[in-house]
Amino acid sequence: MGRSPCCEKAHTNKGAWTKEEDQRLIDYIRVHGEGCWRSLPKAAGLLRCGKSCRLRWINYLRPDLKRGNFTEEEDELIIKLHSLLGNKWSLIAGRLPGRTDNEIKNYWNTHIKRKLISRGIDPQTHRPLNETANTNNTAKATATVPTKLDFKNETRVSKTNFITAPSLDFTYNEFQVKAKTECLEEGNCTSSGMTTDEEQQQQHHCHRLQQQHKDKYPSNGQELNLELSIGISSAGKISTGLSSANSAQSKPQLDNNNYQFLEQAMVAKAVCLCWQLGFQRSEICRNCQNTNGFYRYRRPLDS
DNA sequence: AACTGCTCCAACCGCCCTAAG
DNA sequence: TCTTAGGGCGGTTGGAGCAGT
Repeated sequence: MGRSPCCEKAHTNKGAWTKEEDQRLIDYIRVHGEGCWRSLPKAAGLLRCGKSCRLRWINYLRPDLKRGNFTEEEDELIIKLHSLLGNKWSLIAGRLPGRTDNEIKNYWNTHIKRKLISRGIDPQTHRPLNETANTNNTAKATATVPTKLDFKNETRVSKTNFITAPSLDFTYNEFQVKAKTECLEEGNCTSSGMTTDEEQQQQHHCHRLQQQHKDKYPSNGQELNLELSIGISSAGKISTGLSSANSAQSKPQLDNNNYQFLEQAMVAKAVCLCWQLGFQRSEICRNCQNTNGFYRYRRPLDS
């Protein structure tokens, strides 16, 4: 029943990675590609948990990672995206090529938070600090602050009389990161030290992943399709495709400017999110597609 | 030189969702 | 249908490095 454990925790290293471990991981992925993290440590000769290998690769060793300080443009984009998405670091990272969710999360906590506070803006709500303080004082009496896209407290919002904010469908279309290679090359997932049965099961699993990947991405596999759309709910209530929005701190929130934008959206019935993310108007029209009232931003990986 | 306090970030932890069995 | 593991994600922590005293 179920699957066997990913690793024996008693026989795995913890803590900082050595140069030798890094090199082993790089060498292995260079030859075999990403994916099959469970079998990777054994196959690569690493005394690490697969999860740890995955993290090390994604956050530090990946060749496409951008090193160095964040630019002013990146700062502003992060702030903008955070105001719309909340603490959805992986989604934010998806809009910043070469940056990881962990890196952005750290940068947010160490730099941007302070920067916003110095500007007199609450980093969580993206509203003026004094306004936030006043809101907090009255919050107990008036239930949820109405100027938030609070997915979890949707019923509480609807119970109050605040109708100033339009209701939204905030839909994340599936992130399709085609650079991800789940055992894409035949035979990549064979690992040493396994029994024949285990190896066959592992290969079976990996081949299934390959097939799923091919089914999902029938084209050349180089396109990066990061879709994020926002539109008006016909039912007039807030809903979300973010089923995993489970943290209170990750509730997307909107500032005053974004509400002006949303009011305009009420009239226009459909809006392009790219505009809110700081792209030029000309860029919107080139890249966005209007489908069923939702504008979707599409951008190829190599652009 | 030694100590203290602070900042930064890599790595870990724990949870959730999905899919295997 | 249920249990369990894999993969992914957000939150937290520990230690290295630096500045100030």
